[in-house]
Amino acid sequence: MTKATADPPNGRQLPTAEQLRIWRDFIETTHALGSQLASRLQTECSLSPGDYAVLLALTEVQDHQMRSSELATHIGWERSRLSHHLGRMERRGLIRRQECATVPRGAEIHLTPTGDEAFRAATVPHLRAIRELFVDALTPDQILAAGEIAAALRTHLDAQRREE
Amino acid sequence: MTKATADPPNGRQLPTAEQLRIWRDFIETTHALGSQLASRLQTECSLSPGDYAVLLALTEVQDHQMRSSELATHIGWERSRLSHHLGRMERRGLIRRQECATVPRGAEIHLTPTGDEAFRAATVPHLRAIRELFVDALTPDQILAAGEIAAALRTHLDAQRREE
DNA sequence: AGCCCTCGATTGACACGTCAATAATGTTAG
DNA sequence: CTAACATTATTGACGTGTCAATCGAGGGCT
Repeated sequence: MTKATADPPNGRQLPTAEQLRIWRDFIETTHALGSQLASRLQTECSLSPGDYAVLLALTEVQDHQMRSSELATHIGWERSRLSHHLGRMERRGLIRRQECATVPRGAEIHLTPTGDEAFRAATVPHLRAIRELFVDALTPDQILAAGEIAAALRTHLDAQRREE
Repeated sequence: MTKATADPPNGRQLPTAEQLRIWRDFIETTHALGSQLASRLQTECSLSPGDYAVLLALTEVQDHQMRSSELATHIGWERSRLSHHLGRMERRGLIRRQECATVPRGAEIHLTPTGDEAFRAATVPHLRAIRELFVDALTPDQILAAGEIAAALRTHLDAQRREE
C-alpha cells in the first residue's frame, strides 16, 4: 500500500487513506457509543453520565461528602465545568452545597438522600447497558486490545500535552 | 478471574471489575482524544470538527453546493443539528444558504470562497494532528485492531438500535 | 497598616447537541 | 375542492462544555 514513487513529500508522512478511514470509524463510533449510553441512562434513570460520575464519586467516599476541588480532581474535570454541573444537580436536589468550616472559600458537596436513591437505582441499568453495548459487542481478545489501545492513546496524549 | 463460587446471580452477568476498568479507560480516553483534536483544530485553524465535516462534504461535491438534507444524510447528522450548525457557519461567512429552484422548501448550501479557503488551510494541520495523536500513538497492529473494534461496536450498535 | 498575590469557587458568554414544536409547501384521499 | 398527510427545514428551550473574567478570603511583604 506504500507508494512506489519517490520519498515522502513531508518530513513525516500524513496518514494514509486506510489510516484515515480507521480514524474516522474509530472516533465516530466511540462517540456514538457514548451518546447511546448517555441516552439510555437518561431515559431509564433520568441521569446524565456527568451526574453518574459525580454521584459515584460521592457515594464511594466517607460520609458521602467531599470538597469541591477534591471532587474535580477525582473525576478529572475542570473546576468551572464541575461548578456548572453542581448548580444543575443542586437544582434537582441530587446534591447540596455547604460552606466548609476548615477551608476558606471551600465548598463541601453533600450527597442528598434523593441523590443516593437516584444513584442506587441507576447502578444496575448502567452496568447492564455497558455490558450490552460494549462487552457483548466484542470478543474477550478485542476487549483486552481495547484496553491496550486506550492505554497507549492516553500515554501518548499526556506526553503530547506535556511538551506543549 | 472467574469466581470460584456459585452461579451468576443475574440471568446474564454484569461486567466484571476488569471489564469495567477497560470500559472507563476506553470511553474516557477516546473522548479526550476527540477533545484534544478539536482543541488543536480550533486554535490552529479556527474551525470545529463539525465545521470541518461540513466543509469537507461541500468541497468533495460538484459545484461546491448541496441540498441541506442530502448533506445531513451524507455526514450522518440530524437535520436539526445541521440547521443550527449551518446558522453559525453562515454567520461566519463559511457557507451561504439559498432557496432551491427544483425542490419545494429545499435549501441549497453553497461553499463560499472564505469557506473554501478555511478548509484548504485546515487540511494539512488536521491530518497532521490525526497522525500525531492517533497514528503515532499506536503500533500498526493496534491500528488494525482499532478498526476492527470500531466495526464490531458499530455493527452491534446498529443491531441494538434496530431492535428497540 | 496598606498592598499584592494566590487559591478556591463561581459566573457570563458562547458553541454545541437533542428534543419537541412549528412553518411552508407539496401530495393524496374523500 | 378540501381535509389530512408527508416532506423539508427552521426554531426555541434546555443541558452541556470551555474560556476568560471575577470574587472573596487569607498570606506575606514593606
